[in-house]
Amino acid sequence: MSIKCRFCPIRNLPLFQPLTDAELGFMEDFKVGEMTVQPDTPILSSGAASPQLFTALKGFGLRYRLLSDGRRQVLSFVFPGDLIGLQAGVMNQMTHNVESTTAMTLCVFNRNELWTLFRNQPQRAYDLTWIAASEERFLGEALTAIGQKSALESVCWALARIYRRLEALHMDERKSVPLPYRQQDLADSLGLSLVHTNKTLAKLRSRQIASWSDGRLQVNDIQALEEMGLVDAIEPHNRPLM
Amino acid sequence: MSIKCRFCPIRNLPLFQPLTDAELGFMEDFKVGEMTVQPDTPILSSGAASPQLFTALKGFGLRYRLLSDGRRQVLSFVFPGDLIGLQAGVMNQMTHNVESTTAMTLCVFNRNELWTLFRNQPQRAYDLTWIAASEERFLGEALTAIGQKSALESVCWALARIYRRLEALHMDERKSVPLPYRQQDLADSLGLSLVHTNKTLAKLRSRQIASWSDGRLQVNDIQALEEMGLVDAIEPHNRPLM
DNA sequence: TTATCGTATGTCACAGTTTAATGCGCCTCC
DNA sequence: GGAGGCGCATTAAACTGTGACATACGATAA
Repeated sequence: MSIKCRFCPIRNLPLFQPLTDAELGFMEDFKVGEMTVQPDTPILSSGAASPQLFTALKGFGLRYRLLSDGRRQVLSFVFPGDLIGLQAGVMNQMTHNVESTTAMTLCVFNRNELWTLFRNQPQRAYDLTWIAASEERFLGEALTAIGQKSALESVCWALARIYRRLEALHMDERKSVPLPYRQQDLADSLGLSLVHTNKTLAKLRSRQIASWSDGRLQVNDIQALEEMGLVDAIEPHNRPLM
Repeated sequence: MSIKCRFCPIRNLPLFQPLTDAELGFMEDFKVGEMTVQPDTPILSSGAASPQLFTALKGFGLRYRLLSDGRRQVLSFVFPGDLIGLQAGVMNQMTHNVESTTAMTLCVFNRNELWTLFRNQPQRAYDLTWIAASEERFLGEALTAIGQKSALESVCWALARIYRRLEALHMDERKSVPLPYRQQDLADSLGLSLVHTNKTLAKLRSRQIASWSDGRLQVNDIQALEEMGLVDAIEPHNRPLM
């Protein structure tokens, strides 16, 4: 049984912009259901024109592209509140894949209603464009990390960004956040080998800056981590939730 | 004196979707002017909240991010028809820079009218979201190239994509297209050193697949280039023009 | 109990970087 | 008109950050 949007468990976090009653009403019509998936479930596949978009309510996933020989580039990690499938929704063609890493709960929206949303809810349409621009900005940051930063700088950048995102979701607890991914996933997001990623994480652990084990990331000094990762100061900013 | 949108020199290319009379009328109101810039002129700067968005009508530029120590990541190359500044327009904050490489002519749009566009022109709002999703998709491709491909594969990918984009703009002539950038620009877009980029281009020249000199790129065998660059087959698809 | 998966570590190889030098074309100044 | 400087492309040699390979260990599932 679907949760009504007004009872959404995450929408009242300060991270997310509030919605008007009219917007809430529209979203409740736009939402066609809820879906729970097990770990390692494909959610969207490259080449497929999916009829649905999703918002992640609970759980973790990732977006990735594959080369013909099996090499995998992880584009980003999916956390609660993230919209999934906008590219397919708007362009009618996916070029990347999305899959769950843990069990996930997803709100399901019907792509056929997207045009209705653009016609009747300009603020929500603006929010969708904002989300697309935000994802573009993140990919620009990732491109800069992979293209210009050393392995240590890149790993620090990635862990700092992950920590801050989960902190904004109030998932932090005593300077640690859940991080249920494998080291290969982080390696594939930064264009590094698994072995080198492991060694770089060991270096951070030995310097007591950050340690990742048993599905949790402990960050002792987020400022140091951000400085080592050359993370740009980003103004705190709330974001739309679909 | 500004060109009226209905007399836009590039809008009738098959690459671009046609506009209705109402949309044309709206765009002519949305457009506040035209701007010509000299080579090496900053158009948008990181951190600045620009009051304007632009469409490139003529000329070439690039988008890039800088690290604090001066390292530069070129995010993408700007060609005619490209929208500039959507991120700033929607998110009210740029995190990258845009600058001209050659003299450019730009259509200028007023950011204050963006909300009017969303309220009154849902099809144009949809087009903006499409453009944002398209740029996100391109950055995903670039991330995959830099993160997973060898230097030779990356250079082939980049040159093949550049050739196809300019071909779609009907700027090709006897298997060559204009490419008025420096080798350092290509190197900074692929996260490679200048020397290694030069050697890789020499390898392509010696194999008679592609050669880049005197501001032009000659591609003798685009299929071979695409294959070496592991370029995904992309369905021909026209795109909106702002 | 055995097999599999993920993490950890040591060693060696190499793709790409860094440094330095050269050549060419263009532009400015005398 | 010629000299000098600058920017860009090219190349060689030395260097290194990262990849490849191999092995071991602990946890978990069959």
